[in-house]
Amino acid sequence: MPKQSSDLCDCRLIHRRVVEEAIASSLEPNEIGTLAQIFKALADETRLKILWALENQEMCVCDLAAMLGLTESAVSHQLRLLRNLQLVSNRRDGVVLYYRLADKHVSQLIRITLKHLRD
Amino acid sequence: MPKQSSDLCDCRLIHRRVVEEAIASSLEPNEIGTLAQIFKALADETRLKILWALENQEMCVCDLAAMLGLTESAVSHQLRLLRNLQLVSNRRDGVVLYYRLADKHVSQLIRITLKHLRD
DNA sequence: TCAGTATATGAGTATATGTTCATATATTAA
DNA sequence: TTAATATATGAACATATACTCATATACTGA
Repeated sequence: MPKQSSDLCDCRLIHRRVVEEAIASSLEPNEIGTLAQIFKALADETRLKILWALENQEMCVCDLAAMLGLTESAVSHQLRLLRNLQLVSNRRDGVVLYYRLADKHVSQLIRITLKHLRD
Repeated sequence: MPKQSSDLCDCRLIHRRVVEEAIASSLEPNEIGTLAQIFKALADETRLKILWALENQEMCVCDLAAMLGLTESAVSHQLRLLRNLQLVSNRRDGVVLYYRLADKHVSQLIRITLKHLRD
């Protein structure tokens, strides 16, 4: 009978609760989910390209679509996702909506990760 | 007929190629994919908990499984993913494999994102 | 009001992914 | 060698998600 879901582990050197408390002390339970959501937003090539483009200048939906070679619908869906997580914001000028990065954290995250993979 | 996949856009203020070149100058084409892969590794609650736990101390597979309330198989699958991206590494002590963070970038990424969402 | 442009969104579909289950491998102790 | 423990891995399944299509909304100008 394979042991795959043990509650106790003979090899254990540290106590499970010690780690659980260490995590709990530095991280709220609901923050884990929010963290995952933000990283998930960055975990897609289309959205990364959008964010990296917006770091240079604000852009409208159809510009982004043309740049990415995607439909405006597809881009709009992704922008909604980024908007909901407050990673981008927009301003209206007539019929056109210009999108920009919401703050500097996003490009900071991308830069650090870039540094990591270039090492 | 709805215009959803235009190649040119009347509202465009900046040239598509300007942005393409700006992105290309700072980012290799294949780096986008690698970036997405790394963020994808962080885009899951289970993996985030593993990484956050390993920041405190090295842990073996069955400890991680017990802590997370998952099978050792599930944890092992996730550890392989993290290993392939060189986000974690391990050392063997007898039958036990102890995992640790590969470098400091990972916890740095989590900390910055945490700061972002706490603002 | 009405046509035209830009963007948003719901539904559907194909693909990706996290977990489980069964089984394989690796190390140790008898 | 054999049994036991710790970990790894392939296949299957259920769910998530990126895109497309059709349609809706918002703003502008005639």
